[in-house]
Amino acid sequence: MPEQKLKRPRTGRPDASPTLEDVAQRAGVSTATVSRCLNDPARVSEVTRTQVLKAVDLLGYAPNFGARALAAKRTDTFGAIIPTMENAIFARGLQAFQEELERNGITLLVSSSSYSPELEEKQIRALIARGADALLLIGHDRTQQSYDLLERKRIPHVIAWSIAPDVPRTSIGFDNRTAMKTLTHEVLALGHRHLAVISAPRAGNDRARDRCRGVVDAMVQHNFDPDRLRIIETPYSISNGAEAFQTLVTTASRPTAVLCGNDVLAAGALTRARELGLRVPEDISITGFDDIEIAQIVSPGLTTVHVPHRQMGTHAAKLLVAMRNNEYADDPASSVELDATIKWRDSLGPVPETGANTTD
Amino acid sequence: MPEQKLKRPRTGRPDASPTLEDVAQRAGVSTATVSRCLNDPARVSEVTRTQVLKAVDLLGYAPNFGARALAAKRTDTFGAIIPTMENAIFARGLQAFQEELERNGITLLVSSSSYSPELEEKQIRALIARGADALLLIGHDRTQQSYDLLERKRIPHVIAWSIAPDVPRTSIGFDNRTAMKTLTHEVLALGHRHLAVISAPRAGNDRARDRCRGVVDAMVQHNFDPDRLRIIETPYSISNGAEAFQTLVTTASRPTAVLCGNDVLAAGALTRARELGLRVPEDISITGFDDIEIAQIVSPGLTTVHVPHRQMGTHAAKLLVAMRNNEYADDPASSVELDATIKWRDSLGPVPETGANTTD
DNA sequence: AGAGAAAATGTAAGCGCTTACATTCATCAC
DNA sequence: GTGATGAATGTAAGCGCTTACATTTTCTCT
Repeated sequence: MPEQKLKRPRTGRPDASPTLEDVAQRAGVSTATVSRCLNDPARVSEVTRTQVLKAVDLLGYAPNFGARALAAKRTDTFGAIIPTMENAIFARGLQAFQEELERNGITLLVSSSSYSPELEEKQIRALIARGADALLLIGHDRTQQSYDLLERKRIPHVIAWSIAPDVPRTSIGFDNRTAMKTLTHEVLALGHRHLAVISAPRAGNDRARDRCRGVVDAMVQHNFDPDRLRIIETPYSISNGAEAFQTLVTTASRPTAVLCGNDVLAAGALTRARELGLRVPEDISITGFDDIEIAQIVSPGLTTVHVPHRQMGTHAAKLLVAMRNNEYADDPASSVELDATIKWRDSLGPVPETGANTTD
Repeated sequence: MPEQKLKRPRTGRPDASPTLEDVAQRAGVSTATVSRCLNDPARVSEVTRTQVLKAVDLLGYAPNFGARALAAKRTDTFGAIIPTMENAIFARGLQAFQEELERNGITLLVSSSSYSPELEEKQIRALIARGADALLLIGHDRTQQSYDLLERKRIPHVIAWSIAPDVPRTSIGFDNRTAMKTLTHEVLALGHRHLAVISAPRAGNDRARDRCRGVVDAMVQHNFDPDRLRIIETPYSISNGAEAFQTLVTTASRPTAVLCGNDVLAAGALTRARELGLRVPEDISITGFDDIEIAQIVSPGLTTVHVPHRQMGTHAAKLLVAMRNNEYADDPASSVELDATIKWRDSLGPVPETGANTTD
């Protein structure tokens, strides 16, 4: 009986996964050869390769990820932290992001922060511990510690869904502020003087903040007093949008146009308008932001800002891959600004001639 | 100078992450103590603990996940593979799933299979290699190899969004077939005789298949010839729903009720109906399935089947945690069936008295 | 005070993989 | 034939952590 050279005689457990060593033994080669066979097939001769591959197949071998990461110091894993998966815009962008990564042999780890910077910091830590080679983050609002961490560990990362012209960070997105300003200009041009906005909570959410600022920008530019702008903040949901809308229109000085921070809120507003017997846009105008599917199926169709979600995801992935490969390391100059354009549909119209809008 | 006992003198690289050993040294204890301090604080004395924690903080130490998994043979990571993140129903369930896992200190890894069993098999492999302790899967349709793999590696897993009474697998969900059958009964009870369905592609998707079967079941039960049922398959999207609807109503024998396999398809149908000048439900009835937000904001409101998405996610997480902890290992008996109920809104009405529906 | 138990800590052996370096062996120019 | 060359493979040292086991310290009780 030939001397067995088993360091670790396999236990009887049938569920134990086969290891590199098992494969090596089976194929009659060293573990190094098996490893090479799997990671760099060209360096192994034709015959051994088939031998090894056969053994792999037979044993149903799959490399242990942790061990590989430990030894190779590289995981081929990227992470993404989004505020919530329930928001279609992130879901869509993320899907595109993932598809692009897939093409590069990279696995994606996702977690959601529920719009909390503290939670996000925790998630960043977790993702780094898991060996994420690079990270996709949403927006610029986060704790300083988060940034420090990223810096210290030299984790390539890009910030999506928002660009901040003055911040030296690689980001990919569009200018929420300018987009909203442009929309507001249109609203103003249609004669509306009494505006209101329904926004997502602005704390910890620079996109929401920028959008509100955009409205103010436009008003100021037209010499209107921005202090008269009523802003209601409420979390992302149809019913919240509906509630906010109702609050807005049942006050003494009802606005003639309601600008919503996103389509979901706008959809809620639209629904409630109908329930209240208000015609859109004859009696009141409503606008959205994002241009998700919902915007085209509500009636009237929602005039909104179209955001290239999928494009952002794909682009972010490419950028991140390049950064990891050090092709152009962390250069903020590689940031890209995409266009967000107004998508005209029917929910925005001229200000009503007469009606409830008082000009006290 | 006291003898340094540094196995691996730290290189000058400032970006290298501190290791357990660094912390141990700093705190003047052994690595074992640090490890215990982090994983089982009770086993360490108060004073050492604070010392260690201080060192951890100072160094910004975060454990290396791969190494930990390798040594502990446990990752505290669960995986989930969903068909696509773009479908709101999965996104929502997944969010709930994740929240529940979070409460148990478990991290979630997500990937999407694009409705392809082959791709899903690949993802399962990847997730297992990454050390997922347990898996959440959608539906029962997958390759035999996938099941074998799960079996062989003894990976606890639950199947969600679908229950198959006759299959011995732990699953959590509702009975798609019966739910659709119930809905169809209602449609039939309203006098409709000429039905059609717009379904998601049935290959590799047991939910879609079951829903179609449910329609047939009801028809058979009423002694109607199911061969006359027109079924159009088309991928999940609003515009596809619209197209399918148009095809359906422009044929010679137009149906009086169109049952859609999901709300998104139904929303498309509804939109197109409006564009075509067809009144819903006066001229034609349309139903959906899932009861996502979209169903309540379209007009008329969509009569659909309400599915408890979040509940499913939460429950699945609890089940999986229990399974991993061996509380009741893999017992199919622990499957749970949730209720899916009809959500009445306005898109389903009585069959029109007169009209285009021929009874050739 | 001293034995024995319990608590706290240290020692060191892996976990499954990659990879630098060493070894073997066939090939080839001269 | 010989040494140089390079391709193919093997050897073994870790990667950063957990944990069984050994050792030391502290406490408890008579």
